[in-house]
Amino acid sequence: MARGKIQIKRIENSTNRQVTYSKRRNGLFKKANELTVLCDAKVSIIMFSTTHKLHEYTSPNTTTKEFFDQYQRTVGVDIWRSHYERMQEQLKKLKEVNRNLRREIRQRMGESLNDLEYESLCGLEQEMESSVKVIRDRKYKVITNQIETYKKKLRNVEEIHRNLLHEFDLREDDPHYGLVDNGGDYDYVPGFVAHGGPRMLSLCLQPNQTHHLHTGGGGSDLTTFALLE
Amino acid sequence: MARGKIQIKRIENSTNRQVTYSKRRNGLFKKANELTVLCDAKVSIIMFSTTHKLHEYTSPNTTTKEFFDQYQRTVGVDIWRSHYERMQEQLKKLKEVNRNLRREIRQRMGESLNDLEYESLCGLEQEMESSVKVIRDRKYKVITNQIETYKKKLRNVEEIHRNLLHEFDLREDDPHYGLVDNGGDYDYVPGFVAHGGPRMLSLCLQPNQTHHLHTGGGGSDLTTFALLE
DNA sequence: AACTATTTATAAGA
DNA sequence: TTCTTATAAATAGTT
Repeated sequence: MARGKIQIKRIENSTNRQVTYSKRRNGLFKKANELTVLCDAKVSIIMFSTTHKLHEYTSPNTTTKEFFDQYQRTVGVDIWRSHYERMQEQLKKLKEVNRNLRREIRQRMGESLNDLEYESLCGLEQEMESSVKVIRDRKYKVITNQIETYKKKLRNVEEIHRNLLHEFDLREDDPHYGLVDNGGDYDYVPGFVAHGGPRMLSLCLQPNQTHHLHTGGGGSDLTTFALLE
Repeated sequence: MARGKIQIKRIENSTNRQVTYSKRRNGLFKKANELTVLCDAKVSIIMFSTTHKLHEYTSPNTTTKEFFDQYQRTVGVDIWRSHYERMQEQLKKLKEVNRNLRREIRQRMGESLNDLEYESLCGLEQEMESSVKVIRDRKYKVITNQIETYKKKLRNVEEIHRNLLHEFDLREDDPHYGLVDNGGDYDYVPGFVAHGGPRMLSLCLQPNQTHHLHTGGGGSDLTTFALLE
């Protein structure tokens, strides 16, 4: 607005932009103050620069918080309050649902049965019997799968074992091989290998077994319901 | 600032003040908008006139509420935000707990068993078996109590019946009583009462029976867990 | 931060 | 409220 008209569009030169921001901010605040005095009004200006720096003007004898409050009173309570009340409502509902869920679990654990009359008890008993059946089936299936897996591994190890025996037999025929092996860490004795097979096998299987039987997720699932309230 | 300089002090003429308020307000908003565009900043102006009328300007693509939020975050005043975030946190936790509760119930219903490995399945099966036992015991106790109650009522009614019979026997000996009863609504025949007893009894018990066997609260308990989310 | 040519805002009047 | 316009004020570019 001086020394040449300018287009109202983003100033690309960062330094220029910063300078203009500063100058015009002062201009704006000055105007706001004049308006306050001349027209006996209350003005609040909040500005954030590109760099998220905060600048504010507030008419004398008032605060930004008062503006927040009055703004809400004027616009209608619906800025946060509704939001906030909806959250509270949701919380209440969730807690209620939670209570019911917990009661149901207690009933399925044989507690708090006094609230149930005969017919509900019958229904619950039947339902649980059939659920136990499903769980038992699943249990059998899991254990069967596990046994199958172990059988396969056993066959595998036995195969390897056979191959090793075979190879050692071949080497035994060659006296040179036998001498080298006796001096090393292998400590090779034909009888030991034959009977040590099963022990080696169990040592070999240990890591896989623990991997299958850990109780991490499942175990805690059944107790997490005591977390809140 | 035109046609003569003015003092920056309250304009006493009400109409003038009103006009100036309107003009300068537009000027201020225009400047704010230019600042927004030129300097890539965010500006929020809130004004209250003498008459408490609200006027506001907000940079495009933002809202006054966002200014409130960001203002508080920047200044660090935790007026509501903390409150509000705590609620959100609580909601999240409750939902999580709810999810776990639901999963536990599903597992107790024989669903979602794939997450459980053999040992958890064994535990669950055992636990449910013992719970079914408790429920069955409770069921027997409830039905036993009910039978006891009915027996008592039966004895009671039989007692009343005996008394009535006795009274009627007495009246039968007095011919005056007998005539009056035969003409009334009672339609008294000794043999009918004797065999009609059980029928009367069942009619009499009906209301108490329904009162004991309604499925109101208990039935819905077992299904409420599908309410939210 | 200061200067200043110029643009912009606006007070007063219609 | 809007238009007009003389004039005050703001400010872009420069130093």
